[in-house]
Amino acid sequence: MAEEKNASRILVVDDETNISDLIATSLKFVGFDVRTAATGSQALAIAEEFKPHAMILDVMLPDLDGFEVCKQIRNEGHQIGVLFLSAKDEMKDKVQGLTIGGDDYMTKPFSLEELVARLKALLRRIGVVEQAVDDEKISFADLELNDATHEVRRAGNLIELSPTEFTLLRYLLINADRVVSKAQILDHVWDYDFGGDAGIVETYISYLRKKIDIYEPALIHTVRGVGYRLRIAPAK
Amino acid sequence: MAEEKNASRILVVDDETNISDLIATSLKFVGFDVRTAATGSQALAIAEEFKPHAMILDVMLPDLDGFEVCKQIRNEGHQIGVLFLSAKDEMKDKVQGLTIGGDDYMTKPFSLEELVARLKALLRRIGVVEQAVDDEKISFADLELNDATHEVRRAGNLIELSPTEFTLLRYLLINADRVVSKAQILDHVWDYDFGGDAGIVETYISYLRKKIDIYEPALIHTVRGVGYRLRIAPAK
DNA sequence: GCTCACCCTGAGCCTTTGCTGAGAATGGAA
DNA sequence: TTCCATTCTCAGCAAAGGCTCAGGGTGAGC
Repeated sequence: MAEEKNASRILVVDDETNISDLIATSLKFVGFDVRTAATGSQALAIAEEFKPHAMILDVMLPDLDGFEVCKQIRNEGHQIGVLFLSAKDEMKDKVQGLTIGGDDYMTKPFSLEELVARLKALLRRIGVVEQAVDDEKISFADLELNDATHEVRRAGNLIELSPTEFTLLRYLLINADRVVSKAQILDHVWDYDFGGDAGIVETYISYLRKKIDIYEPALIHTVRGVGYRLRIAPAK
Repeated sequence: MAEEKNASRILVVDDETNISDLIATSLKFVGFDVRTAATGSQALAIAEEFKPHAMILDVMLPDLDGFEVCKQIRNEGHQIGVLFLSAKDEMKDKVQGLTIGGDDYMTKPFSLEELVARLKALLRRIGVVEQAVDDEKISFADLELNDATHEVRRAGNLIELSPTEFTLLRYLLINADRVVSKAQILDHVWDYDFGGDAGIVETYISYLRKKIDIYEPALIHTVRGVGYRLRIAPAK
């Protein structure tokens, strides 16, 4: 994959390299220019020359903590957005009050889909990416999903979705017209440490169908042995 | 992010750099052109060439105190507004009576939402920003919030709100139609050092509902698992 | 047309989330 | 000081959501 000229630069900082690799791979795939660092000081060094637009920053690092890293980088005048990561509860209170400006934070474990969505929202807020207002909408056929309002409509009708249903649908929409396997769905929509099996995807596809495919024509199609695909053409 | 040409220039002076950073980041995000200083003499030096429209000034500084800084700058003829900060109690009485002209003061800790609101009001008073009269009003549907008078009306009826309720409602109004999470609300509406958990947001949402959503249709909607959203459309 | 693997979906259980009332703690005003 | 508004915590209830399981369908390949 050639490094894109206009891609936003993201620096991922986490001492668990399997986590930072996971994130880095996802982000690269979505088109970002990514670097990783495992310690605070390494992060500072890389930031110096890489000049990232945003950082994904674990608050728990071996040397400096995430807040310190953030502070030092900002002191040098770089105006970058930060998406903090923290283990659940760990420093919950410390994080509060620090997600000022365009910043945000998520607790581990998270789903990659969610991470990417939040990162994009962050870049939008801090003005790195200037986009049309309804960039926060994804649509396909008469189906429309709005990230800002968390609303989903089919043929104009409002549809209530639970958080998981919503994230699943967003994933399908992003990959509209392409087949996605249950394993892919699991990897993107569910938290990365989810232990259960892929059967849950079937269950949630079922829920979605009952909510969005009560309208004609059906949009969610099963590709037997492969996965699911969002498409307009009727069953056949 | 390009520095805006017409942004008001704000000088933030506080010896606790985490505080001044916090404030600076918030203000930059809202569009101000910000500089920081950690001591009184540094503040004087920076003010000389930066010529800020307003200052946010801690009264407790290592060298000169805030009042002294203010006095010296004004002696040089610069007509700037000052928003004093002080630790609670600390010099409370000294501050009173010194906020002449368009000045104002707040005690630490404060909420960022409140700080920005006060700063904007200050700039308006001292005439740096000339704005439409009803810029101080925010409204949504038949709900109207007036910052200048601290009044809230629903369908014309005056509603009494406590300070926290008022700030919460303002935050919801600013983000009307978009979902805001409890964490975001906590970060913006509560003091930056608030240690409690997000449950308090639920309590205050409950209070607000009892005051403003006794009218039809309900405006405050829960988006389960995500947050809250102000919207006109009824439940369905 | 038979069989098997794959898929769908309803039932049920458990966990999480959200709402609200009650009351303790705080702080300002009289 | 006393009183009262306000803030905050807590606990209990209700509802929603997440997940598993298992029975029954369905399609592909033989």
